[in-house]
Amino acid sequence: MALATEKLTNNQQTVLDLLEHSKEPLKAYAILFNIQKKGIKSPLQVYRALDKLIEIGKVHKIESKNSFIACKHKNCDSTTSTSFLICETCDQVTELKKKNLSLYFTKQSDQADFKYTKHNLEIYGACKDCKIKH
Amino acid sequence: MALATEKLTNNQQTVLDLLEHSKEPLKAYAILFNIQKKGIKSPLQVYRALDKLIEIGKVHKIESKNSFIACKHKNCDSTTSTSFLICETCDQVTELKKKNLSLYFTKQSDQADFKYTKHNLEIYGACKDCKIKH
DNA sequence: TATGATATGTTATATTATAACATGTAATAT
DNA sequence: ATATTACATGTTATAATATAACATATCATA
Repeated sequence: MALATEKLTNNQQTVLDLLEHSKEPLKAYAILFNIQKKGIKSPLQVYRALDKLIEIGKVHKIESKNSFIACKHKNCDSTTSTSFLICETCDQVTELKKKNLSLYFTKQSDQADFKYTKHNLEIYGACKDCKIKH
Repeated sequence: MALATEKLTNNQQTVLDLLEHSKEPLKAYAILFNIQKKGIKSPLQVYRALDKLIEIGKVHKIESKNSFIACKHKNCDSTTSTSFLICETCDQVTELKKKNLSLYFTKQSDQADFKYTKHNLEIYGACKDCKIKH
């Protein structure tokens, strides 16, 4: 089983480095464009690296934006469930990392006779900085 | 401003009819394939109808599946925020329609100094029928 | 050092979505 | 009733996102 501590390959590390230094989530082809100088030539190389990074919880996908973001949490176990605050003004994304969200969704699911496994939450609005400037 | 009560055009009605009779969410090209016999020939015709139907709250998009689903609620006001229970076994989708979700997300956002505007929630798991069969 | 599992490189292609522009239709203001 | 306006349509082309298939390479470990 893949662990967050396992050693990354060159391609994986290159993609992760880029994402970790990005202020906003990046799209796959934006990633490709940015790391072509490092020898990565095809979309598939990017997608494969992303797949692995997502699998081990180092990267998450923001579905509604087809974009990818590095996880800021150490030893992230969110290989499946994710919760984001997405600023509609500046595109910055914060990941919510709270057990109570999963608990809440489990309860909500129960009420609908549905067995919760995982979730994807994308909250849109205005971040701390942007809401001040209206 | 577009209201849920306004009259639909032929293309819009055709797409909506199909979605309303579908048990699972449908992808845009699946919609196209299904209604080609009704004179709709190009993807753009489908996407345009979907755009409008989404705008007036008759249809919602499930971002993580690139799929579309008819809203079962009368006079749906969810032109923006949506919450789904998605069965991983049978692909059936139920829409949660609860004020308390928005309230809860507003509170969670506040705690992160973020001004909530809208959300997209996709809960994966097992529906009533499928969880019985394991 | 053979083995098995995983990653890579590469080409091609599938899938999802939009641009651009000419034409058509339908409500309503004159 | 007709000019005007706004919106919807039809059509072709293309952009953006993502995967298939297959040959080769790398690396841990039996």
